[in-house]
Amino acid sequence: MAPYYKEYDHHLVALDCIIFGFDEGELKLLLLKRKFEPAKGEWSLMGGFLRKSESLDDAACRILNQLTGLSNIYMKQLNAFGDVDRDPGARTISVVYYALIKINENDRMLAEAHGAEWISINKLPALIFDHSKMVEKALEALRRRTSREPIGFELLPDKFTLPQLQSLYESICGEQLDKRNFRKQILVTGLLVKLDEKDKESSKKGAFLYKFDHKKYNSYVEKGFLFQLKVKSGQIIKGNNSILV
Amino acid sequence: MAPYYKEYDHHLVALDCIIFGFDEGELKLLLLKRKFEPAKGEWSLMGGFLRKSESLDDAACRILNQLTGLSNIYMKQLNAFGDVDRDPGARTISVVYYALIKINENDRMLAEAHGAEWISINKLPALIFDHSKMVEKALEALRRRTSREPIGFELLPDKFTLPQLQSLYESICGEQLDKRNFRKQILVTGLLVKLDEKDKESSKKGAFLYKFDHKKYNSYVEKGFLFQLKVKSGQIIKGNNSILV
DNA sequence: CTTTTAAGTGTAAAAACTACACTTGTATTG
DNA sequence: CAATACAAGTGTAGTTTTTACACTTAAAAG
Repeated sequence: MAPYYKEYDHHLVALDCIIFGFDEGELKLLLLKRKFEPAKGEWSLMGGFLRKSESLDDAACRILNQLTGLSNIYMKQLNAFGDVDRDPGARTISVVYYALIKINENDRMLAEAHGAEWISINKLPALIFDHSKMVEKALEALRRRTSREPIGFELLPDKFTLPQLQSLYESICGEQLDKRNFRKQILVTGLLVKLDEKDKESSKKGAFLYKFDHKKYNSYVEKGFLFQLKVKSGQIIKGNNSILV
Repeated sequence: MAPYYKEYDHHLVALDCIIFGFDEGELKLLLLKRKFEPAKGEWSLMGGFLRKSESLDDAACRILNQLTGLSNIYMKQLNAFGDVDRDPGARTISVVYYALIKINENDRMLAEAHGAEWISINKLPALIFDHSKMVEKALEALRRRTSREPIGFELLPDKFTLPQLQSLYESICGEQLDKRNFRKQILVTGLLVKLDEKDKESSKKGAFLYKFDHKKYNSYVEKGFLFQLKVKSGQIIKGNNSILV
């Protein structure tokens, strides 16, 4: 079949998916108890092996779909992990993707049916192999990406309230934000459309629902404009920072 | 040998290195005319195949070392590329790394000896396979990373002048910067040490040499402080941007 | 000694960011 | 039906950061 490169080693290539969701005011991961050896029964990311006939992206989508039934999901490649002994089952290169999904009842049931569970990132159990390292890197990537791409909206339902959105951003960056400053900052982009409906789940008064204006955002992006949300991520180095030196 | 996962497909895994250098006021890539089929003689990144016994990181270093003689280089994994037909020679997954090196005479000779050439990113030839896409992604990653990590210094000699540094940043972000504002911004970090020497290569007056204070930087990082350099990267979305709507 | 060249330097105006406290609407309760 | 409880919603003044901008200096070359 393949005429070249015959003399080189071949490897197993796995895909692992880190699936982020937001629910009950918390950022969560969809985790699974592994169904096969080695490490059967331990907590694990969703994974599978690459086939000859599919691209990495396709494989990641297939695996996500097989294990959750979901498709058309925001998904990005994180990195490849390739330490020699990372998987005791066999030498395996793992290419890791992370996905952002809008959790709803349907998904919750589907996940349960597959033996998967949504677990808060603040209460993660030990994971097999190097999966914890993968999650850590994915969280960093998510935080960085959040500040320059409006990806928060991939984690919320199509209609959401500003308090919900703020709570999501707080979960992602792990810090409290000022309500008024947050609103100002996000509304000034002009990318949120205020609806004539209120959500009354979380307060008597009710909070107005908003939609994200994807069309407008795309037209801005085409014109070369950038989304940017300052998520406080630590103190910047300045020579006269009093704590320093 | 490996007791598990026997039934799954195995794949060739390649590593490709994107090697950035800075010379004559231009950001450059070290490229190679490919020495084997398919696509022999065409411009290509430096690449090689992963061996059973080495990690991805180790393999990337080995390949960089084989082709340039260099070691101890700033190197980061970019991404894995895995389209089915990306390499006509055989189905190959390529894990791409980018490296930043300080070009000096020695390297220039070494590179030539291996048939490699430093080519300005503004004058890149067509590259084989999906290598151009890789370069594009690496450039984006470099730009992003530049704004939150002091990586510019990996591309300059240990002693450098502020005009050199500015020119480097301008090459990376593809935009002119204001001399006074740039100096202010970079000096306020307190991470540059002014030396008692001048470099007279590029002007009669001569420009003072500086060193980057790695030790100080590391101690800042440990304390959780962040480096940040605002490299102008485009206009931010604001609802009242006059050009918009 | 004059010219040329790039290095080096400060400030004022505009924009962005921060901190902060009271009012509103509505469901619930007594 | 009046009182209460609860989260949503709203504006501003002080501070910091960013931006735009032009002349002086040092030294080599002629």
